[in-house]
Amino acid sequence: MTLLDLSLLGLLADQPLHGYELSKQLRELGRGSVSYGALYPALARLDRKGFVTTAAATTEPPPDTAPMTGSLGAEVARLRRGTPARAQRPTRRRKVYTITEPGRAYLHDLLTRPAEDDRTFAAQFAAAGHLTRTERVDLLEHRRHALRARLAQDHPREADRYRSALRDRDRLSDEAEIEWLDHLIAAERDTQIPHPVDDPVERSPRTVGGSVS
Amino acid sequence: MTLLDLSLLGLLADQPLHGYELSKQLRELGRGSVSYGALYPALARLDRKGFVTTAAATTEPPPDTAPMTGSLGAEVARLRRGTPARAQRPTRRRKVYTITEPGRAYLHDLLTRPAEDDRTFAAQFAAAGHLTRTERVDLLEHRRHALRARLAQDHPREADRYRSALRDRDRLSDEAEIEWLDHLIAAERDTQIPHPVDDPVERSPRTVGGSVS
DNA sequence: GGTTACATGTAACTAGTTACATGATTAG
DNA sequence: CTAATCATGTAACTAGTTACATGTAACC
Repeated sequence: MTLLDLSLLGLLADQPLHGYELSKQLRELGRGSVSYGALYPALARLDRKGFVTTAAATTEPPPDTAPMTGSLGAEVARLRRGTPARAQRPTRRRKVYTITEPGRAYLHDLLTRPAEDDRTFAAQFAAAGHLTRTERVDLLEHRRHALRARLAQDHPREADRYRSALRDRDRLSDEAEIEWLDHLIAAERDTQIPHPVDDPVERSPRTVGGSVS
Repeated sequence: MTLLDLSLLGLLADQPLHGYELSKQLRELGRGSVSYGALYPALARLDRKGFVTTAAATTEPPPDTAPMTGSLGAEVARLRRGTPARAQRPTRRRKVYTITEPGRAYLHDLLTRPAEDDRTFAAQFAAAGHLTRTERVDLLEHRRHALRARLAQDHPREADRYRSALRDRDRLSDEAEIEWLDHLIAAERDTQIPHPVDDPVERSPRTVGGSVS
């Protein structure tokens, strides 16, 4: 569940979103999709714990980045046609979730917690924009270390053709990812050569004086 | 659970094994390990359903292939030292599981069932030695098709640096696997050029006159 | 007027983890 | 004799799926 929490908070740290939209973004981000039977209970849990706040979005769509972000174009079109949207139709539609300060703190904790699992790393890296550069380098180096360790363990050589081929694939895949990591780590070190001064957060997360629940 | 069933039966189709040994082989085969809290209940279930039979291995170790296969060397050493092993010590130790004919039929079903999931493919391919060459080629081609489909879907280009890098990694990984599949498929076609006569099973799975469910 | 996509949720079930409990055998 | 590893299992809990239930809005 920490994995779902992580993915959800990672997306909400960028901008407020509603459940259905979160589901879509998770689907295209990672492999496979979250079932609604997992998603909505998870969001309710995050709400209860105070990591997010909810608001019904009958009229105001969440402040969008681009005018055609997913399903959010609908309201725009309706407004253009002059159809009354905020009118006396209560239509309890979308519920928009906004991350809170405790939520950001929890996210930070989940992002800096070392993980051996492949999927957890992917989820962490997807939200790496919410880490400082040094934290991000730590994340990448920890991953590289984990992959090296996985490659290092000597398996008794496989008698079966297919099992041995499968191991080849896994080894190749891990080696390729280490190379990918090396490039990323190098890129992190290159951007803004750190004078003794370290880490001026390069992606400010939207709010300045955020209110806490 | 079908995944565990598949992995377990795949190993047992090679030779009878006990739970602990199965656990070890699974650990070195795929990534990560099965917990005993999942393993033993699964074996009990397979037993109840008649897919495996059990026998207490107080004296006779399962007919081994090599004299030093894993923990099985222990009995050999003891026999050499003349220590009485089968003696009046009931020592309810290892429980050896042997696959049955219904079990093989079930395994065959699990192996030929098309799967989109990455881990299911890995488990299927690990037991590919128990398929005919044509079935195996089907398995590989289905996987290739699934990967191509995954690559084909156009994602709206990612604004975030890290998410976009993550997608690169996934794409590279899928492309590398397709190449790997191509080699394997070519190799399958090369071995024993099929005259009009197709599929003389090159790895007979222990029995000759197998019954079909 | 029907199909598709949007949107949120619940209930029953399935699968798996962690922690516990127990004990045998082997190597130093 | 003691630690590590072998070996099997159970109970409580956690996480997730599938199927159901309901309704709106957009497109053709």
